[in-house]
Amino acid sequence: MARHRDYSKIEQIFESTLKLVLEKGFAGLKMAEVAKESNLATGTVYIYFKDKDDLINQLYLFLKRRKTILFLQGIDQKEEFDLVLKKIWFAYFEVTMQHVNESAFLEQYYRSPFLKSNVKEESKQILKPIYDLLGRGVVEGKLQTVNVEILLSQMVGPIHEIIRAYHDGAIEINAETMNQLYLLVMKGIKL
Amino acid sequence: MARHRDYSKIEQIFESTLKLVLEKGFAGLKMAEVAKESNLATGTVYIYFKDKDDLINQLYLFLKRRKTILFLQGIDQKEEFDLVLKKIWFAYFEVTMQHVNESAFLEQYYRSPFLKSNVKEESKQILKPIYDLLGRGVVEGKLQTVNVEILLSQMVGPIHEIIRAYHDGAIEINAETMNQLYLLVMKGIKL
DNA sequence: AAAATTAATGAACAATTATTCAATCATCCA
DNA sequence: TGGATGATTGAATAATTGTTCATTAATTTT
Repeated sequence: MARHRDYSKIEQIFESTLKLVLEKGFAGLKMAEVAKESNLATGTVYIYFKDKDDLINQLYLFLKRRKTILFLQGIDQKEEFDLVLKKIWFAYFEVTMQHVNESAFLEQYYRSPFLKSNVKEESKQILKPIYDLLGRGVVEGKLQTVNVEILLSQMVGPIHEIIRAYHDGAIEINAETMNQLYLLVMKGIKL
Repeated sequence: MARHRDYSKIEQIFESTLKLVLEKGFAGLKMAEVAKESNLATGTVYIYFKDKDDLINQLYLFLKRRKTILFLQGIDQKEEFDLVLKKIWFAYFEVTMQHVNESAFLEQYYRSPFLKSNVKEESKQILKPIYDLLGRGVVEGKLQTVNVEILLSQMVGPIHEIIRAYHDGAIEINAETMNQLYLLVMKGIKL
């Protein structure tokens, strides 16, 4: 053609970049390698992204949005409290689990020379639904009356931790594991 | 003198390196900046460390050892179970809290081209005392009978999470905060 | 206090890696 | 089909950053 911009190429570059960052960290990321991993010439990467900085920032936003959308779908705060709480806890577990790789990227991005100040605030948005729900739980007298941040820590902290253990090969994660952890967590925060 | 090697200089370099990594991540760490931050000429850094790789690995070991020693002191597994559990939980909280900066460094090191395979195993050692204690708790019938990894996640996950919230400026951490979280966590895992 | 020894300096050099762009290729359309 | 348009290439270049080492400074020894 003079074919239109091929967006699958952008996604290919994203995928390669993510893979390389996970393997070697930000410090080891080289544009030439990104190109090679994407089966492209180095110059081609610069057609789709202004420079390395741009590539990394675009990738961050791409991953962040994808994760947020995925998490929010299927959550309906109108339903009965205990049910919503359960759904949201498992949804967070599953999304986090399926996107651990990305999480590692996001973590590193957070402490890097690339971080743009405006994204910091946006980052918290993904937790907003949980935040709101916990507030509601306190008001409705269904949860311990402590600071919502404390409840949140108890909700998601163990999830992060068990997924880490999983990646260190210390534990299997299956329906039973998840349920057991869920019960412990709920036992802690419910009134 | 021909004075003996000045170890305060090594510590100065460590401190500068840590500071710079926390500010800009591994990707942004420059030997020239390390030197400048330490009020030394670039060449001087190479007197004390073979190269950049060496500097980073030495720093990792230095921080890891310091943290481990600090955590282990004052823990005596011979005492009564509930007391040890409480002491160890607060000790872990305090050490983690006081060394968040270092933790951020250690995390980044963990996913970087610098990671030496042998340190991976050593890394888990710091959690060993907690691990052992939880095992004992299950045996003595004082804790929920689930996989120790699950108990561990519930123990330390919320700690990591609340400290993160603290660093995002979302919450104060004081004796009350800590106690409230402690109670939630224990409510969850105790029988 | 001069000679000897060790530490420190920082500009010069080497190595690595980001970026550009003239040349080539692929596709479209008249 | 041939010229026009836009995409792709990758070697050449620019920029950055790690490392060295001849020189200078500091300290110790005799």
